[in-house]
Amino acid sequence: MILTSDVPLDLGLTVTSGQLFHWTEENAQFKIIQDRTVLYARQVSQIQIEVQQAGKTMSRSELSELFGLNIHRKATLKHLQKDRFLAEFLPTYSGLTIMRQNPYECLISFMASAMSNIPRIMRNVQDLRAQIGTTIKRTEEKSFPSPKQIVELGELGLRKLGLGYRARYIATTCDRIVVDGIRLQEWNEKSTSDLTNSLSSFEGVGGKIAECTALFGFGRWDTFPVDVWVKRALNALDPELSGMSADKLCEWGKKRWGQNAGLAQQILFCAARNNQIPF
DNA sequence: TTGCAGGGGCATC
DNA sequence: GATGCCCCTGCA
Repeated sequence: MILTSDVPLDLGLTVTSGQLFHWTEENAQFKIIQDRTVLYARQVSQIQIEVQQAGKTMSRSELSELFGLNIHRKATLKHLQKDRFLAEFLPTYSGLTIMRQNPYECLISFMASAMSNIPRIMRNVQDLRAQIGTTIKRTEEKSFPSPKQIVELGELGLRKLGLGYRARYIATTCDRIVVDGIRLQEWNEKSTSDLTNSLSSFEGVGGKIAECTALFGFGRWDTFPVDVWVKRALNALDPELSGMSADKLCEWGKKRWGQNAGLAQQILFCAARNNQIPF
């Protein structure tokens, strides 16, 4: 299946930009696992990607949403190009978009990300799949373990996988999801502020992880997760921001960029990590 | 070998 | 709001 974007899209940049942890790459083809679907995606032109799938079949509109192509990116980019903080980075990052992940997998992945690093996070989620995931039908891949499977593994099992102090938070969160019968998909109905508040009610989920989950798992482009990289980037771009806490910067970013704050954040994050912003 | 920071969050003051 | 602690890894 061929998916087409309204403006140039950079699949590799998007997948490797730190928003998604469940992927591998081989010869410019990205294997991405979400829920019970295994996707093989390849860039075929500036505005097109080719996607093959195995396991549970996703519709064209679901795939379009997953790759962040259902958003009117043309208007978003036009808006961000006028911004004095972002203009210089747009030529490099205009192909970047925000993918829409499975909310539960996204939540647990970002819980695992606290005070960690990307290679380690990717290994953690891969180990979780390999050890307790369920084989996805008609493939050799394993799905991300369900809350019940994680509860059965337990805090100790999570610690053995190298999750460290995050193990207790993840185990407790999965236990609450099972016991209370929480269906995160239904949280789609919530307003963005209700959603982030609800997500923060899980132990181990503060503002940053709640914003990340709302952005990458619920498609809320009006969020602005502030981590150490975004904080550094903003401090460097405007010394007046250097005294602000992460919470304040989060509010500041949402006010400044509104419906496009999420993409603005991802651009700043990538630029900072790629040493394009001298600190 | 040791030291340190890495996409935070929470309790305590 | 500031500080210390939480665990574990990778890298200097």
